Amino acid sequence: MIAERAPDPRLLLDPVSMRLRRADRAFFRRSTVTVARDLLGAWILRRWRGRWYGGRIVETEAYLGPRDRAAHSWGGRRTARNEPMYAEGGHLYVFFVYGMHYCANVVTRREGVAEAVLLRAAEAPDGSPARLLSGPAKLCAGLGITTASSGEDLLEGPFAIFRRRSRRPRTGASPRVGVEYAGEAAGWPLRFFDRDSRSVSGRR
DNA sequence: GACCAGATGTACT
DNA sequence: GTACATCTGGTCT
Repeated sequence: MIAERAPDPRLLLDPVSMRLRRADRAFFRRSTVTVARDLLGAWILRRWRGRWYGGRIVETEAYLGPRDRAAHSWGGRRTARNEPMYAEGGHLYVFFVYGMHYCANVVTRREGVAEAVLLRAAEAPDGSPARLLSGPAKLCAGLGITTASSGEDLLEGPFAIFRRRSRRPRTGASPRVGVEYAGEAAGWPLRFFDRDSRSVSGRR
């Protein structure tokens, strides 16, 4: 059993004064590529002991289900680990990798369709180091996300996506990171990032 | 930029 | 039982 972990106190913020609104179900039920692009500029937040912690998302990757060899649901794979991918859009899917890291995904589309968006990087609130959340495992470490939270509903639980009315950031796209084994799918341009952020991981 | 150790859950034989 | 993974930080060139 994996224990809960506290978020980094430097990520404390106030979504009310920032005029952030929690994303609704319809936001997550759209196409996975659309959700992946629209998550740029949105906020991944966690409520912990009555306060909110989080960062502004600046890098994502889309994973397109059974037809996508890089996806955990490739070929219709369905196991205890990836079961949350089959939930309705708006749930959290967290997995453990390389013996020491966690990665968080936002599930998209409708129940039974196993597609998701990997949260690769976020910008911490003003005053925090630019690279505090600049990678999928660092984002999870900063927010205290572990597999204990896999399957949480982002509309009701302690984790949430918040948005602000603002124009979408200047967006770049590239092949996904770390999926060289995925054949043709390895070259698909499904990684999206905010071109003006210093918190994006790796190359542009 | 290239290479690599680290540490263990998970999928599959 | 075995192979490998949606990664990170450090070293060396």
